Amino acid sequence: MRRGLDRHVSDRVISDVEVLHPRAIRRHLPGAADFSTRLKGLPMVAAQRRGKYLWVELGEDLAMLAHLGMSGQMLVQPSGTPDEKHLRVRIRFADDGPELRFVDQRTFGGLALAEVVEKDGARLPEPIAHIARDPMDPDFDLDAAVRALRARKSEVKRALLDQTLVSGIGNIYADEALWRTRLHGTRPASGLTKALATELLKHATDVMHEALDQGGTSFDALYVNVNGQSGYFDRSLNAYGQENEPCGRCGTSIVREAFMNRSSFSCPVCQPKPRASRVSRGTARRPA
DNA sequence: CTTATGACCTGCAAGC
DNA sequence: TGCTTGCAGGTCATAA
Repeated sequence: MRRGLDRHVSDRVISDVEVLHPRAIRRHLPGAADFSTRLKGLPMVAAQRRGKYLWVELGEDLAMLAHLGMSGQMLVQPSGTPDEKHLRVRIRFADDGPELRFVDQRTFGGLALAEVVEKDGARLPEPIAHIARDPMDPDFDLDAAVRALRARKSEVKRALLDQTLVSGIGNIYADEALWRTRLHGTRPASGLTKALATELLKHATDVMHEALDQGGTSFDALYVNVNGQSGYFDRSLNAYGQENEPCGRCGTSIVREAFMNRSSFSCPVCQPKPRASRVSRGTARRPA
């Protein structure tokens, strides 16, 4: 999506901004009128990304920050195209070319104007200065990420999903990386060896690269690029969403477990639960 | 400081 | 058919 934005909106001057749903700019505290007024007349310079956040540089240390949440889309549409049902923000350009539309069914995503600040040698919108580099970042420090992960006193899947340790990993890629590493998500992060934690992050990186090569992971029409096309990575999933499907390694049925009000998918044989196995080995007794 | 929990939304599929 | 329930890819404020 960043690439698509860069290609379609860079060097174009904003002429008009329409906020059709206030919740879409809730993170922009000065409100919709301020958001629209300040954007007007500014050039979109380049599209940037860190983790799941996307932003467009507007020059002068200002950026339009975006997060797609769970259902957000950025679409480039010829003006006159009928409004999408969940169109939240429309940005028109002075060249009268295609407009940029933020469409978001569930409104978990949103846009905001933000100051660009310097943080650890990177230029970032201030509201996301706490977000860690993602594995695609040229300056990503694998050893530092491994240290951060292993310093966590929580289950490893929680740690993987913590965007302040490593960014870009969500529920799908976490489950896939854990499957590849043969780890159950409830293993304590601090209990992983350095080698295992490194392997886990390498698998996460591989998964993301493979997904990107295929245009992203899409289950339905909600997940599309700026041209409205969806990716095909969902056809390559080994764990996520594969409940009752055979594990690609051992054939055992993949199981689904509740996790933080959502789901985790894993192979019960390849990815044994830590406590259960320890308890049964150490303390299980059979009557004589 | 770290870690865990619920809230924020809409739409869809499954079950009754 | 129509209602209810559960679930969905994420983040953040708040509480412990």
